[in-house]
Amino acid sequence: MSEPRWLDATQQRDWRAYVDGSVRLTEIMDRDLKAKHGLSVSEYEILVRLSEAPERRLRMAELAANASQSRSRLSHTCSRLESKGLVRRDSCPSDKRGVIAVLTAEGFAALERAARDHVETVRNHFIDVIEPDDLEAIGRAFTAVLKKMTGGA
Amino acid sequence: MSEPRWLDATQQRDWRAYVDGSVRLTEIMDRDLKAKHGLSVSEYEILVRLSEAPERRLRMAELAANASQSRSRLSHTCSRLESKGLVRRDSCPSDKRGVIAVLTAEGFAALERAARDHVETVRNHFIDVIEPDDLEAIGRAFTAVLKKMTGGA
DNA sequence: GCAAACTAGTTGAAGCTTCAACTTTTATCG
DNA sequence: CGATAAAAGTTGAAGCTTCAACTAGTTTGC
Repeated sequence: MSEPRWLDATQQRDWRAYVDGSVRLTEIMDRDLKAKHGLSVSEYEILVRLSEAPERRLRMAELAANASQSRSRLSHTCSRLESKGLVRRDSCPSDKRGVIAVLTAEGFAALERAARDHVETVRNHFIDVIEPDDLEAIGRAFTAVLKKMTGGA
Repeated sequence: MSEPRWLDATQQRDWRAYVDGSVRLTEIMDRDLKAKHGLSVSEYEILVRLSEAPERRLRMAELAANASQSRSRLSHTCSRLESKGLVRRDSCPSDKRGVIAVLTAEGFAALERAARDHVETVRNHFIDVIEPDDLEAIGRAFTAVLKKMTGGA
């Protein structure tokens, strides 16, 4: 096997900053949401995606894709949310295999409450700490990353 | 409580791109390292930090801080690495409470092998996908995030 | 119209992380 | 000095994620 194309010093520095920063960032988001609202980040994400869907309902597979979770993980997470009363499962009329996750009124209320605090945390540790130009660069960069992954290319 | 300072459309877009992208990115890194080398990302990180330390040894607390892991998590991870023969635990002469994690020769070899593949994955999905200027912006941004978190301010 | 292949979703076990409790040693300070 | 507090690590249980196996329904192709 040929010699790998190692990162140069600058690339290494930038990559590391990202890795460390993002680990710490998600840790904070998680701790914060859990402490104030008893939700994990992945539960929160599910609620967000559902809240944005038409009629606040989505097929499991689509929800999983939206939230970048595996189907299995979504199943478990959904069960937890269901037992908290934040989500309900309906059966799908057009496909008997299908299951539709529905955000309950209670779930929507919980999300509204959580979002108020969450946005503050996101601002304090991310948005307001970063130069607007750099934030745009981040958006561009990660959009490209996502496109590369999902779009195939 | 006052009305939260919601993100505007652009901020929201950028933040989401980052969240989704980073989730997918770590998932790939993890799957890749695990499949080819039987290492999780957090195990890999431990090996990296140790390999860069003088004499490839570090106090547990320092290692935990370097790798952004909790002490407890490091303890468990270290036990796993130890049972794989990649890390050894020495006692600390100056502080009888202390434990020093040492990278074994085998551990260093495993790291070298893993790093060759890992750098390729990092390039394919991140470095080579992003404009150099945007990469620099990421470095700047996440350095600021880290500074805000650890530096206090 | 039926068998083979595929898709949707769930389940339980195994693995990893988090949390709180605990032991041992060191630092603080009256 | 001696007591109290604080720090270093570990441990086990509980919680979440991953993985592989499974059920059930749908599609394909002959």
